[in-house]
Amino acid sequence: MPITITDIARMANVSKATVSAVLNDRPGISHHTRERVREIIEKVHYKPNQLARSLTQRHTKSIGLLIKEIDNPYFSKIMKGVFDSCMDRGYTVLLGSSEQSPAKELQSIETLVSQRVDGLIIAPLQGEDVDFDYLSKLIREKVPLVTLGEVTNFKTNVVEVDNVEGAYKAVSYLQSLGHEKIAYFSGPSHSAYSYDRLEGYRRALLEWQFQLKQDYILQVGPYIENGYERGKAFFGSVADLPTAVLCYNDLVAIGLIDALLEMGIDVPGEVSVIGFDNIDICDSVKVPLTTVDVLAYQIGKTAADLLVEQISEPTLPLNKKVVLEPKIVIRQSVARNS
Amino acid sequence: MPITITDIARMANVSKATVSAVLNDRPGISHHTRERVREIIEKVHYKPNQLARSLTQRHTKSIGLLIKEIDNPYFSKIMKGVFDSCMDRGYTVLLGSSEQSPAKELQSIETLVSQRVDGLIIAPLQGEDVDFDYLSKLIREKVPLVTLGEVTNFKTNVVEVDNVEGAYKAVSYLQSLGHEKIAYFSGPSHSAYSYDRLEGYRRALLEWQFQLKQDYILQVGPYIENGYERGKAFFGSVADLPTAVLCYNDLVAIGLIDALLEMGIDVPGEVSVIGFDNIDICDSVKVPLTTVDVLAYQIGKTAADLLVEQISEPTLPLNKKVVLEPKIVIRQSVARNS
DNA sequence: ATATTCATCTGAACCGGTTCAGAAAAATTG
DNA sequence: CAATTTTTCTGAACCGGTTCAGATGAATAT
Repeated sequence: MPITITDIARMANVSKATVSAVLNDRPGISHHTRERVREIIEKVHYKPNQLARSLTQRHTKSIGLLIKEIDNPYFSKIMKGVFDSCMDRGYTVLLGSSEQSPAKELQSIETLVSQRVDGLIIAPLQGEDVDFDYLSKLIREKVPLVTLGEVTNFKTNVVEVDNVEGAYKAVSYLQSLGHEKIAYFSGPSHSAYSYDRLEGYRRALLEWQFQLKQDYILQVGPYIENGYERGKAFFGSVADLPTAVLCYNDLVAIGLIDALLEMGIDVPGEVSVIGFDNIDICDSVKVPLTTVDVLAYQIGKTAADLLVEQISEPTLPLNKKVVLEPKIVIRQSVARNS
Repeated sequence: MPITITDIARMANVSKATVSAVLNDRPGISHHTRERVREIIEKVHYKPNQLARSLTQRHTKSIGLLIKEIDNPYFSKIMKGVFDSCMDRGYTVLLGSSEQSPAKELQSIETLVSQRVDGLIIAPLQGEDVDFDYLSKLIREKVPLVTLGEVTNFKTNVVEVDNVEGAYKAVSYLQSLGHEKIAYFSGPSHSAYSYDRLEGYRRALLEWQFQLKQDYILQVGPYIENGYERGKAFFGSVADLPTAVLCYNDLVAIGLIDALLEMGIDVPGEVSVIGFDNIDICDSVKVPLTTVDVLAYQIGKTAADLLVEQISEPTLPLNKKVVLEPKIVIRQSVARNS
């Protein structure tokens, strides 16, 4: 049974209202009593109950962060960005993760809003089978929101990297090195990023008048083992081997490289591989990964900044969009096509 | 202004108490009214305010997780374990991270407890300069607690891997392959794990009657770049090169290997490297890392299990300890000493 | 028919804060 | 010195739930 404001009031011989006033630095309290109350608070280590406070003030000083995969370095960086920003501003972050399951996504959002977070940062699952009712409801209820990626037909604040530009740059880079047969290991079906990157890939190919082969586009999961397995299967079976492949993210690129090396295919000698994200490990992997840096930390940070801005200014229209410029980071997994 | 229980009561022509009873499946409500209230709740999508509920019930159905580094794959796995367990049990997790700073650790704990989490999972910073008053206070206030690693002089629930055993196994393994000159790249000063591992290292050396050289023990940070830099410095300067090094964790091992290779030192040909943690990337790194698996996911999961057990049974003594057995996983960064 | 039991429901207090109209006291003004 | 203004403080209502003693009325027992 911790100490309450009533206890403090009694000890100081004042009313709860007075204690509340000194607690919140409101004027209209004499210097004398203010100090006295402060001393008592100090002495007994009184900490106001945030719950009670939140109940009346209708905000909790907390936000919800809903990501897609906890153990993905990309999202770790996002989290770090969000966390740093929140820490500075005195916000707490409640964590949710859909782990690529629309059901879990829904459940997470419901528990987060039932916990009365002041706002939400969401990396939304996308695709045929996901129902965006939850988003309409959040918007209708004016929950401050920023999504990590645009959701078609919904107006939200969004911060993301320009994924089509990123893929476009990557493919252009490959083409500048003489590659014509370029495959795309796309991401999970729930990833909008993946579609955007596909679009950039397509645009670049078209622009250079190269062929867009449907069997060069395959869908894989977001983890190392997915890249590895599909890599084995694909390179073990296609008739016409590509000379380069763009991967949905660094993890699948890493898995793919593992598979390739294991099959005796040289990287980048025989096939070049380019990833997406620029996670920390890129330098240390079997063949250091050329990739497109997606500025994850910065995304997290700006998302949080934007969100608290929206929270403190709820009248703001819910449609600010910041898109960051991806940058290619050249390491050693891409070589000139000979 | 969302719908409240009072609104529902009015709509259903019953009292708040009745609505509350059906909300919580308490008996003493006729089938008829129960259904009617349910329908209304359903129709208007009423969701009770968790804050208000928490205020009276004195619990929030949320726990705080305080880790040391957000973007460290080891802690990602811990988080995943904690998260999975919490999700199953309807708990929300509030995230905190000390990022190796005692000040941040303190701040995080204070905001977490002010948010009235029902319990705390803490990966505590240790060392000379950290003040454990916060721990005494938590214990005194009977906050359900599990620490990831024992804190000397404090009684808490703890779940951890047997770190001395892990290091002992690792060093024994090296010795069984003929290594005598074994260095230890220890972790940050705030890590108790690091001391335990040092202890295991020491024990193994002593047992085999080998020399314990003080300049073979160096302190480095927990990240790749730390292993890389100290690796360069160390192997560029020591007179008597070790033939093997045990690293505080996989990240520094990876950094060290990078440094070694860059200096033209073959791994494992000239020096063997063994890590700690068994993070996902171990297989894909330049030379696949032999390491000791520390069961991070399982640690997170059991910690959360233990915590909710403690929460629902607060009379339980705060001293359950579960220690997991680490396992060496052999890959290619260790070879026989020739 | 009356007394007793039981199922169902409600009013009011409570959780620990915030808020605000207005009371009381002190200071200023005329 | 009375009137007015200003400063400081307080009581009570409120936030949105939960809890529980007791009211109400129907069912059962005597």
